[in-house]
Amino acid sequence: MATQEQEFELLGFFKALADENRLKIIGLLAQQPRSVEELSAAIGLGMSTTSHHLERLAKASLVSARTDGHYHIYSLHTDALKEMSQRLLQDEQIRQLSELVNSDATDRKVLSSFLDGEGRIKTFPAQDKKLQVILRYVVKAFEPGQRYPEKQVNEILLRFNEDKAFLRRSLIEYRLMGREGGGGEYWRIDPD
Amino acid sequence: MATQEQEFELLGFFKALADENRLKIIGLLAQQPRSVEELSAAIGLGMSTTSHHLERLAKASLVSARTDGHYHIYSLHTDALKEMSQRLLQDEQIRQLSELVNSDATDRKVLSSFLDGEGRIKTFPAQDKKLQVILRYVVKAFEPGQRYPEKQVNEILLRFNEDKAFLRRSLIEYRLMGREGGGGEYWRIDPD
DNA sequence: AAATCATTTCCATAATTATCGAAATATTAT
DNA sequence: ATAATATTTCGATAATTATGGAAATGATTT
Repeated sequence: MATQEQEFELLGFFKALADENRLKIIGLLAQQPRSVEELSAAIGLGMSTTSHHLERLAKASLVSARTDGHYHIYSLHTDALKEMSQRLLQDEQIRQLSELVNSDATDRKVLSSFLDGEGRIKTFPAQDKKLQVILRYVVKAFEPGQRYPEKQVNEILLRFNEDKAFLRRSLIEYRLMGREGGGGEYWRIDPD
Repeated sequence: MATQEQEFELLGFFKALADENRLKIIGLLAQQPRSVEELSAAIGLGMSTTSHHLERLAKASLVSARTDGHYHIYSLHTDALKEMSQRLLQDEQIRQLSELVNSDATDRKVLSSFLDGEGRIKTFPAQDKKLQVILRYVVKAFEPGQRYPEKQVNEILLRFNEDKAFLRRSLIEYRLMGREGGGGEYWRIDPD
């Protein structure tokens, strides 16, 4: 029962760095690009092992290689490291971690394919089921019990996608939000 | 053969966050402080397991608990998270990872007890052996082959400890650096 | 003091991850 | 082509980590 579970970006990032030897590699690559052989010798591990570690780091976009002769010269993506740490500084990002709790594995897969790293919607899913997953994700930006004027609703929705009108319509249609009066007030409908 | 290896701070940080359920916990605690029971129910794990995860997070200073009746109410240390991510942004910090490569287990232990999180020297070891470990660590801030005027040497040493004079004297004494002339120039003596 | 309750600790097991040697691949040199 | 070389992939094993049930702890209530 292989858990072919596609893991989300932030988790992959931490897992990649949660190993002493991989941190060593990062440190060495921070000085200068190096070959597998060189790294392997420096940290005292077999080459196949080193290669695995590099693959893991590459999957997290922390390193990449260019080929030179027989050698694969790996170098560090300093900016990827920095971008990730900068993301951690945003409260937004941390609060989104709790999305993981409710969404099950399949939901998560949908989210990870339709959201970009910042949590914005890249494109809208055509399938109804998947669209609903996205909408449930969006609606969490609204406090239950609170009432929002249309202007504020738009502001919030714009954080997710520029097509705020489509989002607003869909949220109403799928009964995730309620609306009152003509250009009136909106509120989040409690799930349960 | 228990590897009672005391691990350094950054590695502990990443390991703590390299688990999906622990990230969920972080997300939940970002909303509000919660008890073990509550967390356990929310993420669908046994209480003992949840307790283990919390312990791991606590060891990385990411959460802490206050007691309220029978309950242990855990809350998130947002600032610890942010401080760590800010550190990652410093090149200094990343380059220090390569220190891990050369220093063996015992060296590392010395370093971790005499350095603070920023890599500065908290207090100087009394034991000669340990002092040398610290000095070898400091001397790496100097490029081999380059010559430094005393003014610049002082600047660099100040990054490690305010007692720059002691550091300068010790580096000369233990032949990790050389000096020429009266108030002259300094250079790093190549190790080998 | 006894009973109850939330949490932690202990212990055993399941799952994941790291590691290495050997074989396969791909590239350059002869 | 063949040989040499660096890296990756494969397969198997060792080491680490996650997990939950049961017992122990510590606090509160009766």
